[in-house]
Amino acid sequence: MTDLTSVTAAQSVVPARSKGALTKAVIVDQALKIASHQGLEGLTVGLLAEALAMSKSGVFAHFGSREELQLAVVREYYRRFEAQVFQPALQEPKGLARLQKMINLWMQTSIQELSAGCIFISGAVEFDDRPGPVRDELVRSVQTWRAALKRAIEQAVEVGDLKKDCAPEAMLFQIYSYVQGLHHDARFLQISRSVDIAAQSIQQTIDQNRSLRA
Amino acid sequence: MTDLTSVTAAQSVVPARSKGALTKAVIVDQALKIASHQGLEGLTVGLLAEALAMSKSGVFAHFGSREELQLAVVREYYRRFEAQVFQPALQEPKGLARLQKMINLWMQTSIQELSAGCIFISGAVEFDDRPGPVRDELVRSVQTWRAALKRAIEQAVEVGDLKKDCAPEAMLFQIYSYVQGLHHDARFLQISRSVDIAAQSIQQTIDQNRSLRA
DNA sequence: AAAAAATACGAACGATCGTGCTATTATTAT
DNA sequence: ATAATAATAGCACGATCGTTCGTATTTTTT
Repeated sequence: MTDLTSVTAAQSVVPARSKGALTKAVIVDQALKIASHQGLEGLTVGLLAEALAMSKSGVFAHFGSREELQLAVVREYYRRFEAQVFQPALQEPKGLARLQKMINLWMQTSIQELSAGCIFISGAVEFDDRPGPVRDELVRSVQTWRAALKRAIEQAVEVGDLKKDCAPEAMLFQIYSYVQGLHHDARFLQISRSVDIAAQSIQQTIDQNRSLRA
Repeated sequence: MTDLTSVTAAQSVVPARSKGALTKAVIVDQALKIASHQGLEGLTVGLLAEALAMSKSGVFAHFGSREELQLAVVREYYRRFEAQVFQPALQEPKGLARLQKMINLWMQTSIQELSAGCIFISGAVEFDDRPGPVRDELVRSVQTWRAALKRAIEQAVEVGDLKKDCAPEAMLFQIYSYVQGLHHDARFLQISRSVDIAAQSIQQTIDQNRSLRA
C-alpha cells in the first residue's frame, strides 16, 4: 500500500472517517493515473493492485465489479474537473469574464495533463460504440460541462459582451473541437507549438463573436 | 469463410493471384470493420476468426503476430483513404478548388463512416501513450494526410485564392479539429446536427482566409 | 478488554488472450 | 497425374482477464 500521508487528493474532500473509505480513495487516485495513460479499457484490476502493492481481491472488494471501478474513476475525474475548472469560474461576474475564466482554467488544466491525458476525450473514443453505464456516465459528465460552457456563452450574449447573432452552439463546437485538437496534436503528433495555436484559435473564435460596443 | 464473390474491396486493387493473398485481403477487410467499432486494441484474433468462420490459427498464420495484423489494418485504411479522398482531389487545379475538393471528400467519407468510426482518430487516442510500430504507422499516415492538406493550403495562397497573411498551420489545426469534433459530437454525444455545424465552421475558417480580390 | 464488523489476502475458477506446434487439406507447378 | 507447396485446422501452452470464496487480520464498536 502506498503511503497514505502522501496522498492529498484522497483527504481533501472528506475527513475520511473509516479506513476503508480512505484506502478506496487511494485506490481511485491510482486508478485515475492508470486510466489517464492506458485508458479506461486499459485499466485492469491486476495492474492496479500491482501499482498499489495490494492483492487483486483486496482491490476488487472495494468495488464489486470492474465496471464499478471504472465508474468510480469517471466520477472522481468529474469531481476534480468541477472543482478545478467550473467552480472557480463562478466567482467571475456573468458575461465574457466568466466565459474567459472557464476557458482559461480549462486550457490550464488541459496543458497540465497533456503528459497523461483527459479521460473525457479518451473515454469518448473508447466508449462511443460501447453502450452501458460507463458510457452513460461519461456522456452525462461531458454534457454537463458543455451545458455549463453554453450557458456562459448565452449569458455573455445577454449581458452584451457577445453579439446577439452569435450562435452559441457553433461557438461551443469550435471551442470544444480546439481542445480536442490540442490533445491530439500535442499528445499524438507531439507538436509542441499546438498549445499556442489552440489558444490563438480559441481567442479568434471569441473575437469573432465579440460585441462591437467597446 | 465468407463468400469471396461478395468482397469487392479485396479484389479491386490487385488481380489477387494466389488464393492466400485473396483470403488475406478478406481477413483485412473484416479486421477493418471490427477495428472501426472496437478500436485497434479491441481487434482480437479470436473475434476476427469467429467473424470469418475460420480457425484462430488459420487467421493468425497470415500475419505472424497480432501487431502485424494491426499494421495491415492501418495500411489498408490509409490506402483506401488515399484512393477515396486524396487522389480524386488532385484532378482539381491547384488552389482553393483543390483544397475544397479535399475537404469535401474528407467530410463525405467522414459522414459515411460516422456509424463505424475513423481509425486515424480512434487510433490517435489509443496509441498516443503506446510506443511501437503501430503508433509509428498511425503517425506516419496522419502526418502524410496533414502534409497534403497543408500543401493544398499553401498552394491556394500562392495562387492568390487565400490571403498572403493566412497562417497555414492555424488553418490546418482548425479544420482538423473540426473533423475530430464532428466525430466526437456525432458518435459519442449523438448530436445529429453536428454535421451541419462542422461544415459551417470549416467554411467559416476558409472564408476568413479567403483573398479579397474576387 | 471482548465482541462484532470491516478489511485484506491467497488460492482458485473459467474464459480469453497471443502464439506455437503438427497434421491434414487444398492449391499450384511440374 | 504427380510432386511440391501453400493454406488451414486442431490442439495445447502460459499468461492474464474478471470474479468468487474461505480465512486471517485489522479496525471499530460495545
